[in-house]
Amino acid sequence: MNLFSDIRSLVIQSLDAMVAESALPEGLSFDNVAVEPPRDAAHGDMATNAAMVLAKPARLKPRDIAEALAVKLAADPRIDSAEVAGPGFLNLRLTPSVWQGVVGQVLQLGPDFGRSEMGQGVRVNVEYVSANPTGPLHVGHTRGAVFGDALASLLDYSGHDVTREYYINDGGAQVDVLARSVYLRYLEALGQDVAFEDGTYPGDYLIPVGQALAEQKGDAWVGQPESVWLEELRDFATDAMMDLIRADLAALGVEMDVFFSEKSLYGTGLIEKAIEELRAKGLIYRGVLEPPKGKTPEDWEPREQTLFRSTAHGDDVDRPIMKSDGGWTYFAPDIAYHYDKVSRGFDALIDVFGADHGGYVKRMKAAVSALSGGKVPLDIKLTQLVRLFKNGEPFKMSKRAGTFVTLRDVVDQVGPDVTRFVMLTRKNDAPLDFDFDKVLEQSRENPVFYVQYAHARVMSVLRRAAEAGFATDDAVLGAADLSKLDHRAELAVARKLSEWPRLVETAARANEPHRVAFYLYELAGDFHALWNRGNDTPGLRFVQDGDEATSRAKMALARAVSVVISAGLGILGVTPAQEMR
RNA sequence: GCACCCAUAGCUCAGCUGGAUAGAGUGUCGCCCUCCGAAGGCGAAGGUCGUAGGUUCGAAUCCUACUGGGUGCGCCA
Repeated sequence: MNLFSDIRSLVIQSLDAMVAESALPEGLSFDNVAVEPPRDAAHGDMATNAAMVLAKPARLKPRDIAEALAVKLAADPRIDSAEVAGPGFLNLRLTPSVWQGVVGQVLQLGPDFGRSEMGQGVRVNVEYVSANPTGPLHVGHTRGAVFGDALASLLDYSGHDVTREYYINDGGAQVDVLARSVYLRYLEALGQDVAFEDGTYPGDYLIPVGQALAEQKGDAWVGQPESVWLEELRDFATDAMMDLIRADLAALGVEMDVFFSEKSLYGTGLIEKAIEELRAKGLIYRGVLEPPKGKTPEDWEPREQTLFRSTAHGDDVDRPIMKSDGGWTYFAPDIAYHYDKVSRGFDALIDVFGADHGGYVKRMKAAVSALSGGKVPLDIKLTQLVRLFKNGEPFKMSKRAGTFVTLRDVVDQVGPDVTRFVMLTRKNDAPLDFDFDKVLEQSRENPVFYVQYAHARVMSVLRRAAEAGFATDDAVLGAADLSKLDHRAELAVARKLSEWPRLVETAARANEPHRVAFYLYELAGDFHALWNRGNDTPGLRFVQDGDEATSRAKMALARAVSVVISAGLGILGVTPAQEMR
């Protein structure tokens, strides 16, 4: 299924044979032996570093090992040639039938070509978005949502058992602020003049919430103190906000498996239990923290607090878990939440945060490390800022309080597919420029268009071939005589297709879905290049009039490209285009 | 002050968990676009991979120290 691991197995087999023949000493580790595509295609199809990795432990010259290995490898029918190059690289050329076989495999396996068992069913929890339930999602959340969702899909595709989860911060003081803001909108809905002071959310999105409340309650809460309405209104408001957020996510095509409420942790003893767990390990104590150097707050005074000894697990300073009034800090329920995730049996945790939460990474890792006894790894991916542009100019919404660029603003303008793809054209830890005009441009500069165009071109070829009376279904194309794909340009595309399964695995290992987007751009580039050559060389066109056998083989290649593009876009959550307009 | 992230072609960025002469788009320059599947195509120039050390067969990649930019830093989540 993965050509590179197949060839690597062949290399290992040959090395084993060399050991058996005493050409290599026994007891060598082959773990570092790699088979990779060479940077420069002129070097061949694949290269292995086996000789260089083994030279030192085997106490042999790399070139001697390489030459002996080359002889063994060349005996395999898949290997066209094996040449020693440079300090001891072994460059392999595969026979055309290998590349032709890749095309057949893609058609046979369809979207599952590239699917991997690498994850071995490991249970991974991916937590992302987790925006406070106090308003609609904005652009920053959008990037986190797209990244987290694509990462989850990528992990699923590479054999992990993935749970997509959203943590609702509905326990803190910001929910009081929300409730009071809704109360003002409630009064407003009943005809009162209200003023939004500092410390309330003035956004328009609360108007309908206030109206709904007015319809439900009538004037029962007018003039009443907070003690009457605050508790109930907290629930009412967060429910309304979560409905809003769910709808935002749906507009982007994001679907969560679990929404986990912070509030649900309170009163259940879960927080206490998690803290006790840490206390039992001697990680909870009363103490006084040093003031931060350089930027000491004006009102700094030493205070004794209940602290978590996060420094025992790699943090820089210990962190407070309890406020002086005896309430928990925000960190305590977060510890309990991650404790809950560990208790639910996940083998690995991933949190996707905005870059402004960077300072939170070490303490969270420390907590999970302590609570799981170091058994459950927590990877925290930070998504950097999104800078918005329109026509090359920085784009800003009006400064009026309460307005910001929302997920809806973006999705309504460019659509979910473009939004998602563009958000993944940069690695997560690099800032991203998003230009409302450029992302819709139809040019090679725009990767979204370029990839979609490649897919649409394939669809268009198949449509026209069908109109001309050719059979174009996958079963027929899959049975094509692929030995007719003998041109270098065609084999180059097949070679690119063969990299897909390997790319999935490396991207998944690094938790970096952007690599999928870049691969698709390259694959589309190779496909467009082949298409363009058809302009000068009619023999390279996909449909050859009057020669159905050759046409089938060429259409099989095109179809294979579309299958892989479609699978890749599927991971990114983007719908492949059937035609361009 | 400390921590984390970043620094690669004029510009925007890749670089596959250490591999060969560091890649792409864009921009610049040259050629092609009467017929053909040109929302273009072919080619060229363009780099001390922030600086200085170190690790080793081998470093853009790992380590250390600097320089420059971003983010964060005790009862806000």
